[in-house]
Amino acid sequence: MFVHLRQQLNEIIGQALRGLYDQDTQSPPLAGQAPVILIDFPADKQHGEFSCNIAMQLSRVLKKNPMTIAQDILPAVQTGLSASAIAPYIEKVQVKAPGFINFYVSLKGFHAVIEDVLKQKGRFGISQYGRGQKFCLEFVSANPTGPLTVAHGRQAAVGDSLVNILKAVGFDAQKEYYVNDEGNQINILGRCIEARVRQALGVDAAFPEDGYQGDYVRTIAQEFMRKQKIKTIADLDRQPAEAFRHFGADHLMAVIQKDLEDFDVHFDIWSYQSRIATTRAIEEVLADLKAKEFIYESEGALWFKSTLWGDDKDRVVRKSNGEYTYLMPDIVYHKDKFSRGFKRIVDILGPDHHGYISRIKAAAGALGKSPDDLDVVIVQLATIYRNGKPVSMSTRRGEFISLREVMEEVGKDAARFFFLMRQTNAPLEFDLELAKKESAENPVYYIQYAHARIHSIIRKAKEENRLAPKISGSSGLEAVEEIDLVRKIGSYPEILVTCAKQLEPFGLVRYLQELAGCFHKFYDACRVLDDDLNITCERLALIEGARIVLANGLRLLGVAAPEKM
RNA sequence: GCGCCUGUAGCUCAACUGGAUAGAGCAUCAGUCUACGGAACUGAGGGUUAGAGGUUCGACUCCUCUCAGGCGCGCCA
Repeated sequence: MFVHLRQQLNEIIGQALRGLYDQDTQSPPLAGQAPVILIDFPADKQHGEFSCNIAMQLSRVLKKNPMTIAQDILPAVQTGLSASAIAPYIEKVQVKAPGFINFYVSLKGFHAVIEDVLKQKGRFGISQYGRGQKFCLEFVSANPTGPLTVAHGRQAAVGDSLVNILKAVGFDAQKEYYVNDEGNQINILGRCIEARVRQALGVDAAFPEDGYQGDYVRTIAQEFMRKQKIKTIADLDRQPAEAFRHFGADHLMAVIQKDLEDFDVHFDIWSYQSRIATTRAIEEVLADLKAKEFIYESEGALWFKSTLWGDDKDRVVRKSNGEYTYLMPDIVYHKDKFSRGFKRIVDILGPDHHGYISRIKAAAGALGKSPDDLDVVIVQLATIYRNGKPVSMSTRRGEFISLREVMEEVGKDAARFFFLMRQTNAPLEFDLELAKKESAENPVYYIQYAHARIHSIIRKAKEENRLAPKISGSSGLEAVEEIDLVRKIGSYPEILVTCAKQLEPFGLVRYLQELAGCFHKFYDACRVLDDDLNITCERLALIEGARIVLANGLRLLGVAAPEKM
């Protein structure tokens, strides 16, 4: 509803401007230098529901005072408005200093918002903004060298919610996990497992210096011995060298997949480095890049000219010893992604990869795409706090809190919500005690409580045989708290679009907190189950609208909207 | 040394990407229920938006410099 009004107002203002200035010989024609018409939502409601700053923008072009321009435009806008279909929904138009044109929504307009929500229910907020554009989001993509940590947990929460939001606004978005089942890290894992097996057989085997210290490696070693029936050193020596790392990677991938399933993050595509970046594929891509002269040789190594796209320096793709660096198979992988028809690719990475951004964007350029077709979202670390103190973490030393531990301690809902409570690009403090607390300080409960409370009222209304939620338009919805709540409900679709544009689910989290706040304020000020049945019906409709939006929003975040708590 | 990010109320964070008097939650103090779930609500105090210039009708937002903090700068992944 609000989206619709906004678009209509935009057109009406456009018409008014064309009518006013195109035939005016004194003023230069606006064509070519006409500013874009923007309709904003004023922060302060005394300025109405929509405002337009076009008069200020025109001030420079027309060399006139913004106030006079606004006054000039106003009559034409009012004429255009009264002739349009949205006339009943706008109560008045006003010019205010320093030149804003403000639009005030009528009571009928607010009613229409609620009617719209009640009609669309679970689909309210869904739009076609993305026009079916194919989007690939790759995230988590943890190496199968250990269980998922809280850092991965935050990436999973961000990525999953982002895909949900993108889908809601009409993008064809997919979730992809890239499995680095080759390379140094996996080799180290293999050596660690082998060392643990030897130790279990009573041999004093050296553990790799940069190895994974966690106990889970011992568990994998035990499992390996059981499966391969290894009882002696002779049994062990019959194992091919790669058996350890294959077993370890398979085992840990199964662990990771289970972690993600339980976290309610379900990937559409699992891509394996071993299958995509084959020796042959690498050679083909390398030959292609060489032909385009994006590759040169120096000091026995092959370098990629990433500086052509603004990187600090060129990057080695093949070392002088003949091995490829991590970048080379990753270029092949991104080529593979583009070849699957995605218009935009988003890599969600940890903060330690931020030096990698310009490199991989350069790769997109070298592959014949625009570096802008590939976005990198950096998810900053989440530090776990217990009893007010940070818990130190290091995967290598085996000191870390796993995602599973957090999930089991605070529950999936609180965990997912907490991971999204700050802007993605800002570090996050995750307070375990707070997340477990069932009180007002805990934001996730604040929102869920609003939902449960509404449910409880509606349930009671039914039990007492009251009328169903309905907008009659004859009374009610006039109190400040009521209108504030409607206004908040109506802005939901725009919030989703903004989150999608910015690739930032945090905005939705904040919105839901505000929406819950608007509801609680309303609840305190206005009684729903009133003696006046008209008012009761309207207020039931209002809170049912709020409930629907709370449920829709929480669903996109992967957080439950309970009917009772 | 070079590059990126950050700096907003005592604390944790917002501010619709350049809009109107910079807002919430904690914490502090003072209040609110004979009724729909008190896991709630109302009010008060608290700010030179790190600092200094600049751009313009208008700056927390953009540009330059300074200060403070974080991260990245490998033929690692």
